[in-house]
Amino acid sequence: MRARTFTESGRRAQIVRAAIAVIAEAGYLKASFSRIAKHAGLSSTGMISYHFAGKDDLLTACVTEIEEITGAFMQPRIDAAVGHVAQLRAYVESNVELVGEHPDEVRALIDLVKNAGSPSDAVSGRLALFEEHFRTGQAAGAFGAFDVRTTALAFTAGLDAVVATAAANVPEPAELARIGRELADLYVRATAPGSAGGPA
Amino acid sequence: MRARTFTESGRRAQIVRAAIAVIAEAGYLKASFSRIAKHAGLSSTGMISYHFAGKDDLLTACVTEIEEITGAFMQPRIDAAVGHVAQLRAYVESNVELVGEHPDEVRALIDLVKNAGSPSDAVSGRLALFEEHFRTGQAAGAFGAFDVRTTALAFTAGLDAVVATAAANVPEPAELARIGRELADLYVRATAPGSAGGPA
Amino acid sequence: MRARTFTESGRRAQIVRAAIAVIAEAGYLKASFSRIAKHAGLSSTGMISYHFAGKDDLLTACVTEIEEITGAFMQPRIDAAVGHVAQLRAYVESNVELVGEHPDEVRALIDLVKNAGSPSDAVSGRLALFEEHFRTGQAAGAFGAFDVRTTALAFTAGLDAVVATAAANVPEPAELARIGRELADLYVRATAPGSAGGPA
Amino acid sequence: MRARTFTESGRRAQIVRAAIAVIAEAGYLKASFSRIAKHAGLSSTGMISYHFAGKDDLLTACVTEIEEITGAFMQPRIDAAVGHVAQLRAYVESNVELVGEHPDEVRALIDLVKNAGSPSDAVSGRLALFEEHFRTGQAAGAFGAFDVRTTALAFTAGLDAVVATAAANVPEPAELARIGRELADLYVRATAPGSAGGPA
DNA sequence: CATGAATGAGCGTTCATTCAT
DNA sequence: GATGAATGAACGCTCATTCAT
Repeated sequence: MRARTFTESGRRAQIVRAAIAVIAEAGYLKASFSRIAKHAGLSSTGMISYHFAGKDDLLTACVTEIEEITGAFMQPRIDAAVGHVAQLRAYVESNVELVGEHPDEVRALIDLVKNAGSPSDAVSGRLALFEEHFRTGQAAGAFGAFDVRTTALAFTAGLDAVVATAAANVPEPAELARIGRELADLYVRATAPGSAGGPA
Repeated sequence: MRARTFTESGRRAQIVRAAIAVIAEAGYLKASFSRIAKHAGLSSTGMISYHFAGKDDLLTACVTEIEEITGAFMQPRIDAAVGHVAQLRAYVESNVELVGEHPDEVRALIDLVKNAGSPSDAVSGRLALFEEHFRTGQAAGAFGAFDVRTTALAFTAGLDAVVATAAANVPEPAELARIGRELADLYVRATAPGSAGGPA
Repeated sequence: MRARTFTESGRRAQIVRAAIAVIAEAGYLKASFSRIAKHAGLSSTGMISYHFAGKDDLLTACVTEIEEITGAFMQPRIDAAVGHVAQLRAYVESNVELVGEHPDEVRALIDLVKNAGSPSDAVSGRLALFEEHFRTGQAAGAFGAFDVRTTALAFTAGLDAVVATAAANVPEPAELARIGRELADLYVRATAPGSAGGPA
Repeated sequence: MRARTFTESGRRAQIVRAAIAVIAEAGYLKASFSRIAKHAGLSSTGMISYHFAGKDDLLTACVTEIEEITGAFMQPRIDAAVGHVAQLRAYVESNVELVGEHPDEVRALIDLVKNAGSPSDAVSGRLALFEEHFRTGQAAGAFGAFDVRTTALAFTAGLDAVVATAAANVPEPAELARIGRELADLYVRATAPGSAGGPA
């Protein structure tokens, strides 16, 4: 058991934590070096530039740190699920439930993903993960026939929106669980095999 | 009677068009007055301030302009559809097809909606529209039982993501139509009545 | 009897009146052409530039207009007084009482005098008037021996301050009269002949 | 222990000095950050914003700095005077003489006081000081009966005007002393007990 | 006479980044 | 390693003034 995610130690970690907090509470747009420095208790922004190559570097570090945290929460739950459908459900539900545990990190990550100028590894990685999951699931007969790219896009964005809304005003755990279940149900129905899906 | 406001509204329209183009190509964050002025062939940013009360005013005008354009394209198609399911499909498909006609406007609107500090009428209006459509559709037996709020959130965000991705690199009309159909299929399946949807 | 001070007619007068009102209520610093145009019900500042050679011209016209008004109130009262002392008293008291009749004009004039870059005719004229009054009064034995320049400076400034304070929050006429009397008493005592005035 | 704030406070002091000089020579209205920066030999206005929270902060620092300088000159002279009348004389005379030592500071302070949007501590403090001095002096029989508020207003404003005029074109020390004595005489006569002061 | 669009300089402020110490 | 003063460009916005119509 490790006390801290591996990312960084000392100052870097302190700055990253401050940056996440600032993005979570003030938004990406307002997350200037001076605001982050103030939140971190630093007397100047020079410290941040000293430890990070630039704003992108800091933001990337934030994404990495948050992914550590979210991964630590979600991955075991996903791994515990058996089958493509169950894993999709586990991904969605654990992501929504994560809001109850780490609302700041969730808020910040979504804001970062939204405002990322270039599609970061995080964003495209998750997209590729969904696509691949759908593809293998279709091959295994767990999912019906649908465009994996479009579906991956729509599902990740829809998940983010639900999660962001929940994170903006964190509900009770039970309500959070219900929302996760609802969304997972929706996605499972949408991807179930055998449905006609043709024009109504 | 003279169309005395022609010149004035002409400049306003020109600035709005320039602003939309800049937001579409450089993003909301980079859409500064000077960039917009340069794009519009104006010699100074003062001209923009002359025609608009402030940045918010300009942005609001952009949203209004875009909504008019998108509404003119989508509304007839939606109105032509009969039944809740067909209308949902028409909304989704016409929105995706719209990318082929007005990629800049679509790109800009999504960026504007994303970065709107306060939920604008546009964004919350669409959400409410979806919710209400689902609610009445459920009452009419056209849709199954699901959380209308969560579904509206996920669907509008998913639709935006698909549309934004298409707008970033506009495909052939046929491909666009296919993507729209795929997404509509997905949504129709997800909301169809009679599906169990329980844990798999 | 004339219905209007001679200054100007039509647009010019309208603009001058608006400028006075704006200076009175918002202060010299905020009295921009656009603010004045808005107050005058004009749609653009071009109208002001069309009628006045520049900001200085407009401001000078304001001063002239206000002096017309204040002169119409004060001059008869001063003329009615007999003797140097009584005239000094009449000047002071009528100036303070003027606040009850034309608070806006008084406020504006004082603000204009304060912020006049170069000493205007108005300001230096009044100073010269006081100096001359003291000089002839001393020759007539109505006033004691004192530096007329210093006294004129101190008295006009002191009068302005009292008047400005009263104009900022106009008191009852009776209170206004009392303040005028108090100030006049003060000035009369200070300039009375026969007082030693040496170091105490 | 290190004098760590030396550099920082050095720059602040340098900027304050530059600001005072600019206000003194160009007036409050023209005292923009860029003008002050240029006068201070700084390459940009950003440096001023770096050291001061805003324009108000800088202006407040200027007032504080000037009050320290003027207090250091005037206070000993006032304290050395015995009795209410002598102290009034000492205040007036030392204030006028101060012009010979610190003309820029005097000019700047008067301009700052004039243009202070809200009555600063400086201006209302001095007014209260005069009022209180008159009140206690009247109780002690040193002054006659007069409205302390009106007198305080007129005297401080008159003193400012005399000082400002002297500062605009600094005379010889002897002339300065004479002007101070004249003004003090005037004020002493005006407030002396026993004078009738009624209508002449 | 009158209009209002256009201009261009200037405002205070914030920003990410650099660099001598 | 760490500091914080310094930089200079950019921001949205206001200003007095000009000028073609």
